[in-house]
Amino acid sequence: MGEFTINTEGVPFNLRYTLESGQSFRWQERGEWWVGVLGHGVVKLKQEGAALVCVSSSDALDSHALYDYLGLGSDLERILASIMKDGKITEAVQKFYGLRILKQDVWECLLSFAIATNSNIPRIRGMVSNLCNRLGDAVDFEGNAYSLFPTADRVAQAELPDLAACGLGYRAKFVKSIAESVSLGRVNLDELRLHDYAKARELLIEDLPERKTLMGIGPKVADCVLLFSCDKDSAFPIDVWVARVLDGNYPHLFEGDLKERLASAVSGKTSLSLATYDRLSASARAYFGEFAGYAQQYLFHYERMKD
DNA sequence: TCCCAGGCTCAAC
DNA sequence: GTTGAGCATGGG
Repeated sequence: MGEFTINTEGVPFNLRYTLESGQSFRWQERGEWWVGVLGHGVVKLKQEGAALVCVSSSDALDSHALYDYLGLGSDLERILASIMKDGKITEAVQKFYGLRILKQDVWECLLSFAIATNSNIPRIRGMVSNLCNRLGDAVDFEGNAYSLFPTADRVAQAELPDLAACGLGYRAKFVKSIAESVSLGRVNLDELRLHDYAKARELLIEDLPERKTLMGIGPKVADCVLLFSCDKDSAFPIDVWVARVLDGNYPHLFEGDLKERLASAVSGKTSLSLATYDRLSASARAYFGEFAGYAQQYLFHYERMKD
């Protein structure tokens, strides 16, 4: 509870780039502050030179929790040096230097990116906000009301029409199904980070004979969850924006038919099959290395912000 | 009005 | 295993 400061002297960090890069959908800019709901509390942040000024609503949301959430423990300088393999990525890194990969709550990340499919960031923010306001517990901060991200149990208990009323469209049934799976313990989200990338990914997109474990979770969403909430820094999610960057700047990374399949997907003639997605992602990971996820995030943000 | 969006599922080859 | 339609909706 209260105000404190995190010293980021000598540590590359840009709060705006980090919060605006489409990793998390709940931060809002209010004047000179960024306000967000984390866990069971609310926090507002302001970057002033080497000082990150924080005002928190709860004791649990302290400097250690924020330091961890913001990924400040990662050696970003070394990470960025390792991914700058060419002019394009170097340009993106220089332009958005200090953008960090957040370490988000797995459940919130999973459901948010399930909701994010075939949509756009402004609208995703709206859908997630509606879901929280409708189903999440209320919490007060500086006289204003905020909503916590709803638990899996709460979402699982919600009626389909209530979910649809959040503007989720056809995603409503996936949201309910995912919440039920998590609520029933068909998948243990907390243990994902303990597995390696391949194993954790397998658990997320597992398709058992009787039923798929998480309906609506495919390779792209799984990669986002692994990168943004399970410490898998090599995960390389490929959405339409990243596919565009790869096709426009990195066609040489892909052999023969793969290059053509990518171009075809970018032009909208076909879509990426599961196998093609995996081959593309594997090639990108091989090229950028163990921190390929950072490269992906810089390229994604660069592509979205250009012009 | 039309196109597009941090894709995925399902049926039909 | 691969492919193509269909999906709900709102922002631009």
